Amino acid sequence: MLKISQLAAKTGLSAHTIRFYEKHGLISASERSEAGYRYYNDADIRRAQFVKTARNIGFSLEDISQLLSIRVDKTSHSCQEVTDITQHKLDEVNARLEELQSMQNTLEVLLESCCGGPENATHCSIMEALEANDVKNTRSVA
Amino acid sequence: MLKISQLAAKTGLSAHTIRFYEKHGLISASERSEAGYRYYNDADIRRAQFVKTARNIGFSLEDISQLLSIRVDKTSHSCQEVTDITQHKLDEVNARLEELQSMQNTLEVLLESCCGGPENATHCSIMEALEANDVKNTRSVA
DNA sequence: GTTGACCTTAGAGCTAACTCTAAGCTTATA
DNA sequence: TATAAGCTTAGAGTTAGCTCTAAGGTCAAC
Repeated sequence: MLKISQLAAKTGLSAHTIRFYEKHGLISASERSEAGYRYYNDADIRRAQFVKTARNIGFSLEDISQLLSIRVDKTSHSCQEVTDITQHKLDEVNARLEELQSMQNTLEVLLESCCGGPENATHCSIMEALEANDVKNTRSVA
Repeated sequence: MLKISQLAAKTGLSAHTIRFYEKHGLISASERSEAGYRYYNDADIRRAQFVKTARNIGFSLEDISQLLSIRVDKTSHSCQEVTDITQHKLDEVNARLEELQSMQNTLEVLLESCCGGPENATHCSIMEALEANDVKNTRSVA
């Protein structure tokens, strides 16, 4: 049985974050001491590690919440439910990647166009491009 | 001279956002009517469009604030200052791209490994991968 | 028996960029 | 002149995911 700081050390989460996750229903301590200290057993630890792993991959706490509810009763959930969540996340990632690649491209073009030197910015081609309304790449906030 | 909703229509910003930008020193109305209505002249409009363009590219309001202070007095700023801001933004974008590409890769590998069918999730390979602690891709929050 | 490390809670604060609300004034139109 | 559309402000709310604080209780070691 681990105390919260031991679980923190084991998972790489902070004690604050563990309590935060508890408040949001992601993890919990299956036991408490008389004084109220949290104690985590093996199952608790594996659950916390599951959360950490999913978080590392990029799943939101909301996604993880769904994955956890599948996890506690795998027999009444299908692989499709799991792939749906995963595919949805991948779609989000791909959408954001497109936005960022567009930004990357625009920024690279701007940088190539400008001398970048100690000259004053009166004729700076980056400033000129920003003045013009024709910089392609329209960003939708993710 | 445009009123705020006309500037909004012209730039694609909302009137709320225009006031928000004003509060943060990015744009302003060079005139006010007796009743306090904002009126925007050509220079104001160009400045607002500059902000919108920079925002579309992905610059933060903080970045834009710097770009604007260069813009109002180009002779006392160098091209290098402009490229520094742009390069810094590109570095951020590239860092985030790497994170997202790693997530994308991980998610694709997970999806390939799972049948995605109506079978129950007892042996779901995505769930197994999340249980294991060996999913590569470590994410640092941007 | 006291220091110091660790634990508890509720709740506030942080970031970025909006987004909206309430209450009230102004202006244009019919 | 009445109605509706549009403007004003200060300030609160939203999102996601932490991060920290204050005030206090617990526990192991010296």
